Amino acid sequence: MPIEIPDVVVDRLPLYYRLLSRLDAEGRAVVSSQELGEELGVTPAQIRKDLSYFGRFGKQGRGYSVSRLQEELKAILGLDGRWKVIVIGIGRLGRAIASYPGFEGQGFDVIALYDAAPNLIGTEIEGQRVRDVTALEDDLKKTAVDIGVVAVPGEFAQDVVDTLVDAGVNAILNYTPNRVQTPPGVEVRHINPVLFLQSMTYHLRQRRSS
Amino acid sequence: MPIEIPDVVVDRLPLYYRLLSRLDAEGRAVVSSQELGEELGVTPAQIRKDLSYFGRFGKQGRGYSVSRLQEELKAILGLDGRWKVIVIGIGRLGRAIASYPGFEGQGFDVIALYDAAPNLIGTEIEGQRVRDVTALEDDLKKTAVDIGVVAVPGEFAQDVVDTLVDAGVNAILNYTPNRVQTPPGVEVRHINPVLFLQSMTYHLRQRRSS
DNA sequence: AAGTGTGAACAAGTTCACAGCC
DNA sequence: GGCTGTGAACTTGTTCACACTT
Repeated sequence: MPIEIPDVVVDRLPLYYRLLSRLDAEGRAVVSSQELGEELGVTPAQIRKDLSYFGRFGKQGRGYSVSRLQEELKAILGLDGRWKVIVIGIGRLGRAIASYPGFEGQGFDVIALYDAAPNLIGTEIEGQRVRDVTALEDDLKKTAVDIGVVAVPGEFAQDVVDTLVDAGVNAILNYTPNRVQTPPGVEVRHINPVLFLQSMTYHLRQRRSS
Repeated sequence: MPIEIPDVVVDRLPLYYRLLSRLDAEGRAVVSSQELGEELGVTPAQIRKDLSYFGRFGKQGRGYSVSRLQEELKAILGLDGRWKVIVIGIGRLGRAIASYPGFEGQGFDVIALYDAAPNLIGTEIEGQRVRDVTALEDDLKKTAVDIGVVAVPGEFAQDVVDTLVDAGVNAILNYTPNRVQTPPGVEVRHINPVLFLQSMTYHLRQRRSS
């Protein structure tokens, strides 16, 4: 039916959505692909083409209604509902994630925290009681979860992900430096700052020797 | 002179480097592009082509020497020296970053922390005294820094980045959700988990309605 | 026999350029 | 007149397939 939409396109939509939210908050009513592109460092043609995969949201000669386009993207991205998120691994990083203010406001509810450390289990963090990770499997049978955020030590990442996937969690945000294997259909995103640093040092080195 | 190397290729090198480090630690002496590819979910041809931009590191009929290739990549990526990193914004996230164990081991030295909060300035975090962000500009004149990690509240991101760039910092790792503008030649990487979540929900929504 | 290195073929993604509409 | 929507042209990136080396 609808032609297949490239992943790169989908990955840019949240960027557009975020900018539109800002413009809306600033009271802007209409915006052109030109302006959107300037703000985001993307060509106007790219933006028009991307949006055209999903519909015809603009008006020739005028541009896009900010609020209309924002609503459209919200629906396309599935942000018109709420999503249940759990965080596994409540070390320094996990704690920062669990308390990240950007989630709630965007429709993501952190509904549970898990860890393996006895001295953490049962304590309260950001208004959430930390649960024993060994209870994860049973918990998932009782309560469906949409997204699992993994912030355990790297060597446990695959185990945790397997548990999540077996229980039907189809989206994983992996903060560990280990890549994880998942069956097709499961969405995985890796956040590894070291990889970014290492590609930047390549470029720093280049420019130094020119 | 040497043909221009695509950014996508450079971005994959750290991935290869990381896997080779692991294989080396496991005592593997030789590895084929086939194996590397399986482990990383990349085609063997891709890996061979990527490496061929930089030299001929393999031996036909045998594969690649793990330690040799690791050393080559280390040199290519500039990981044979040490890089000076500072972190600006020592909230929960900044603290997690400052204490992230993956940096030191890979040649990245966090040499200073900055914040604007009076109750934080002067306190010690991870063995580092937190400095007043208003001292940043002067500090940079005295001590060159390679990479700035920005973890301040979003509205201050551009200001901090401007200060860094004006002082000659050419690599920025931006943890705030705000995109920042930089002159050409400055490397910027954005880490925004919300964008990942939002592209994943698109796919979750798709699969649900099929 | 096995596996690299690489030009050539192919696929994916981006930009152009312009008809069509407001 | 101004800006969208989109096929076509182009550019970039990936995979193929095989000559060549060990």
